Amino acid sequence: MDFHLVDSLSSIGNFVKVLQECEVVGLDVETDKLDPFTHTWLLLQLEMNGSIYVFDVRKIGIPNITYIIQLLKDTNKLIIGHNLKFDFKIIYHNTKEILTNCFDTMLAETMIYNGLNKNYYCSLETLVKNYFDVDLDKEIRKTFFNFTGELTNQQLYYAAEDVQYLSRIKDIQLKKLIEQKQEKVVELEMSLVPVFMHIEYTGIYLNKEDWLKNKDFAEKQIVITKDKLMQYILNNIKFDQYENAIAVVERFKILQKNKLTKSLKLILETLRGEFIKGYFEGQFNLDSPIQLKVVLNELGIPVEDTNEKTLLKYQKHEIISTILEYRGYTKQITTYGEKFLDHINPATGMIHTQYNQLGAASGRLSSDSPNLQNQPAKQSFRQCYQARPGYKILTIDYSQAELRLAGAVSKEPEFINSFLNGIDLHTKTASFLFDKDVSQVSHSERARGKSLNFATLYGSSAYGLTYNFGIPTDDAEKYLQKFSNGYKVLSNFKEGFENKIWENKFTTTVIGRKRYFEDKRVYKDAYERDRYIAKIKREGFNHLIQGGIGDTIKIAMKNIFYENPFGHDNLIILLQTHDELCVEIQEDILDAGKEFVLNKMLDAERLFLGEIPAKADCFINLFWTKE
DNA sequence: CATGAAAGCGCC
DNA sequence: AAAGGGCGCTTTCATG
Repeated sequence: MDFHLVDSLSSIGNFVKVLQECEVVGLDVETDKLDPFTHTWLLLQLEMNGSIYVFDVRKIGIPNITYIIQLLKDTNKLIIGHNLKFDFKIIYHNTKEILTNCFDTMLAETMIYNGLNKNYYCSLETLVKNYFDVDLDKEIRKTFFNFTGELTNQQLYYAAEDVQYLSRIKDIQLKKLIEQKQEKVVELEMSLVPVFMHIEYTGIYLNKEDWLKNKDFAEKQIVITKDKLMQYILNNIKFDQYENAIAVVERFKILQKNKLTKSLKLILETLRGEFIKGYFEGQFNLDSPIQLKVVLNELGIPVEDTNEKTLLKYQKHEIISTILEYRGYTKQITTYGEKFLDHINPATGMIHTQYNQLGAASGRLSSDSPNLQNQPAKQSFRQCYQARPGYKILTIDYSQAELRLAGAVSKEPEFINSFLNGIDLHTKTASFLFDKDVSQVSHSERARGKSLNFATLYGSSAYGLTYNFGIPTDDAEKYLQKFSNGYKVLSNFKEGFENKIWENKFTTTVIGRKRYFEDKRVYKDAYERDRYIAKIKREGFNHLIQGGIGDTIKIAMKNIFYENPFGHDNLIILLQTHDELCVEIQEDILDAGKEFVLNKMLDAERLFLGEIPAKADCFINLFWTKE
């Protein structure tokens, strides 16, 4: 290994010459913490044509490191790294420079095996092992955590090793990706690394006081609903039919198996009458689906499980709505309560989510720590996400994006004409289901139409319609038939597409994003095989549509970021929620900023819609809103 | 006590 | 016997 330690300006040697002569640069950083706001930057490692330069950041100092980063930027070398979003964040925090021309080996690996690599660990160690049969020492990397003092030669050596294989991994991966015809996807995803870096680093402000008001209200409601439920249960279950408390424990499963000790058993055997009731009251856990199911059964409600859809079938029992009410408020406390505020970073006062740009096999993002893509849609929660003083928040979402794309890829004339003429597609579908003119469709009929439209996108069967939408079994089959009669072109397209999925074992979105499916080859019986084929047909068609929208909004985000004429200080993406962007805009450029974002979103959508018009709805307020 | 699966539910 | 796609988080419960 051609190793150079740079711990003083005089030890920089031929670095500049080596940099200028190279094509690509492998890059990695070592820090003492993962938090970009409170870490100490220890090392910057660069690999160029086999030469590895390890910069001791603490000794060289940030100003000189900034110069090195600017050199990388100005020479516009392709930067190769593993999970570069992290490295770029450290670099941005310390130098305020944003590197853009990059190739991320972690993202590349995920793309190559998309759909197959659910449980495949895409660590650098795994890649180096798989591609070169070399073992990297994982343990030594942990020694940087909370590190202070003088770095050992061993640490410097292993830091260097982390950049040693990057460009060779990239060559192998790029070859595969080109064979897979995923060039466009590579270009898009790599260009997004700095975009998500910047969004995560910026964060979003959450008003604590407003947030906690929801919690306070929910807590009160929980007390009320819980009390109501307990009273109902105690009054309507005949506890005196049980011989003793043991019988109640066994029937209602109100004790974990290992909790029922011999001594406790002795006591419980002696409990009778009202004492049994009292014991049950103290022990019953409303949050336990297992216990709740038995209770409901005892109350004469024959539920097979206790999820919301099942419970809704038994709505006529007064207790059901109270249970659902209780559940809703519980969620507001557990997931969206006080603990959620721990996600506010103390150093910045902001929430910095993590976006996983290939988090979903469909090509959608996912978000975690916290997940900001499943925040309650209720205004009382959303309005807590607020703009900084002097700014406003533009919330902008695509209108019926998936149906538009389905119409475009299938070239279904009924879809195309409806969108061209401003006819609501849910109403249009209802007009087919109920054999009437769109002008005669009622509110509830439109709701059925909407169900059918979604059922088609998600590949629902007649039974699924019954189960999930409460549509009568007799009607479900009929509706599906009327749907395919009404939209013949779409139905034929879908069938042809789905047959190809099984043939090819992969699907491709509008920009060439691949999702692969495995052929399990061994099936218990023909029935299991058919079910598996049906499953990947659903997933594959969904990949085409959902993934296509994922591609669309990613393209929009890329262009908003790179073509932003106002500067990142004045117009900044805060959130993405699959078909929606939340953008903070400085008040003085509000109108121009809104037009810019809207046009970028529409331009991206137009790439794939053919003659169907692109559409997005804008909302401007002091906070995140869709009203 | 730690870990992982399953159930349930928040969002698009 | 199963039964619409894509996620992440919290709780319960079993297991080691």
